[in-house]
Amino acid sequence: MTPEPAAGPSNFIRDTIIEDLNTGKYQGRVHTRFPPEPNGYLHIGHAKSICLNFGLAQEFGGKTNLRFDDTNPSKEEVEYVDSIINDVRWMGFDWDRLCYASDYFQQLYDWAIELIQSGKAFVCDLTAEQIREYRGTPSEPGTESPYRNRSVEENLGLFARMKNGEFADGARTLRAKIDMASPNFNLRDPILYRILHASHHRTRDAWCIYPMYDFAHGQSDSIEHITHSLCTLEFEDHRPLYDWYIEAIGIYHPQQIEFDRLNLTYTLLSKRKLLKLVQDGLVRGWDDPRMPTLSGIRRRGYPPEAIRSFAGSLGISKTNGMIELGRLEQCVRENLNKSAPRVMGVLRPLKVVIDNYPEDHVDELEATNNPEDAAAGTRIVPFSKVIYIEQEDFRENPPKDYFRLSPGREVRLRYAFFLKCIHAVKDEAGQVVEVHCTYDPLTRGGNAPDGRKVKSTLHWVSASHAVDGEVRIYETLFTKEDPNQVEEGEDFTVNLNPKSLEVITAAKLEPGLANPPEGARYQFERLGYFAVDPDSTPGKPVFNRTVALKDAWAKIEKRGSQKK
RNA sequence: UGGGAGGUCGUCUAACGGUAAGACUGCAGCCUCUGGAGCUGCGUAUCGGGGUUCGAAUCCCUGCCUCCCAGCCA
Repeated sequence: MTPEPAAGPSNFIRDTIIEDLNTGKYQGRVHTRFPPEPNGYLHIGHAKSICLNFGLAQEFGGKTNLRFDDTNPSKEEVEYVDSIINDVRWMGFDWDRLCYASDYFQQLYDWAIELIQSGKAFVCDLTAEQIREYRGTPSEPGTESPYRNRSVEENLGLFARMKNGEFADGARTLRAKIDMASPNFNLRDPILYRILHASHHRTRDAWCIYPMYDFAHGQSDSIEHITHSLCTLEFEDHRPLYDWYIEAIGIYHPQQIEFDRLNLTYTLLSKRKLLKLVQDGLVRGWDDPRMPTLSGIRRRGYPPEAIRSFAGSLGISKTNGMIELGRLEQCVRENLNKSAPRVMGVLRPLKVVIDNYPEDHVDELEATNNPEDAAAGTRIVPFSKVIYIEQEDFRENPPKDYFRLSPGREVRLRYAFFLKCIHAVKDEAGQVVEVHCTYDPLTRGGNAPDGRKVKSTLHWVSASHAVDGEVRIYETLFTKEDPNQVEEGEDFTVNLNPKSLEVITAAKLEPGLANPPEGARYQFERLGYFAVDPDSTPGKPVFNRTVALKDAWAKIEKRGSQKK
């Protein structure tokens, strides 16, 4: 029912599951979960985790829960919950159960009381600052809280009063009694509960104390009988704490396995920083097509299949690597090459007058919709005396290896005729504003009966039939491979790419593109893949360039200019 | 300076004591009604130093480097 993620190479997590299946460690069960905090939108890094968790369960006939780790009401909102649900579905996955850590608040509270009763937790009156001081440093052990040895009764009473709202935010905490001298900070009497008089998006005002993530996460996995709790590397240090809680409470023990988080060049994958971009208006919103969010790349036109294939091609390891953005883009091209219908659109129009073409005549030419997919069929595109071609497809003085149109040279117009340039018309500033050509009627359809060849084929649009459209061209949001690389005192916003968005308001598109369905993806021949933006209005489509086609000429030209 | 986790082509991943392999990128070429797609070929790597072994990316010792941890965030 849910699609198969692209099969990638095996990895140590998959190997572990196979091993556990062979030894019967979980009676043949595989149950994973994807546990986001609803404090922001999902991004491409989450897609890796989604594909891993859902993909592994699918492969071994297991289940996956979608669970919201919503233990901090001050940062979480239903808007985020809704977007995450939508994004996971869009990725093509369905969950066994939709869960919330907040569903377990009562259970967690009861367990906290058990820990107090067994002398393993205490109410601490230290302020946040004092707790930090008492915690010690990497080289020095911490100091035990003076409140550490309160009686069980006193702790029980105080904790009940915390729950009843008798104290202000931050006045007291419930802490585990572990080891202030542990080299692992997570075990230096960590906080279980803090007082937060905040309304929760699901439990409303039922609680004014909330469990810390660390006190909720492992037990949530336990409650859901998760077998393999996959998480990223930074939680490796927390595993001993989760184990301590689960052992102290005496409940089912899932196995946590940590893997490397996705890092992409020219991309920021930090919810905090993405939130800043949105809040400071540096992008249009969470779904700005330059954002690495799933909603952003969806709007940009990335198909979920391409993201799945990208995720599947990624290795799962424990090394902190940096994946080249080009790999993601290549997955998008591969997918769209097979699926996207071809159309013609001219981004920067140059008027071409065909001197020997009859004044009011129109040729209806047949064009292939997708050379990679015969079933996509053909369509008719109109041709007339005045057409537009791309400005960059004409050079009055062509450089070496430039095959396109120039005075005296003949090229082919895609699916139409051979076209020969006679002369260019310039304005006062010396800019070419119009090109006069002749065409060869015998080459209708694109081939010459006499067998002569041309070195180049150009896309074009008939001027009188053209639809005006807006096209948004995107470059990377940041100029540096690592956007976090900044000088002292600067932040990542200095690396924002001023050219990340270029809006072309008067592109000329073939007539079939007047009212395309929102989200539809096309290949504009020779240019790239483009997706219909929701900003489109009837008769005035707006396209986002999803990704450009590989451009061999751009590469040659760039190399040439570098030599100089 | 404490703890945890890592270090294999430019990038990512494999090789689990027995010929260092694949993908992406790059380069060269073929093909082409998209300078797209496709096809062919080429190139570059085991962090350093010691050991064990017939044989080490793999095991041992040692040094170096990178990432994470001192939120009442997750």
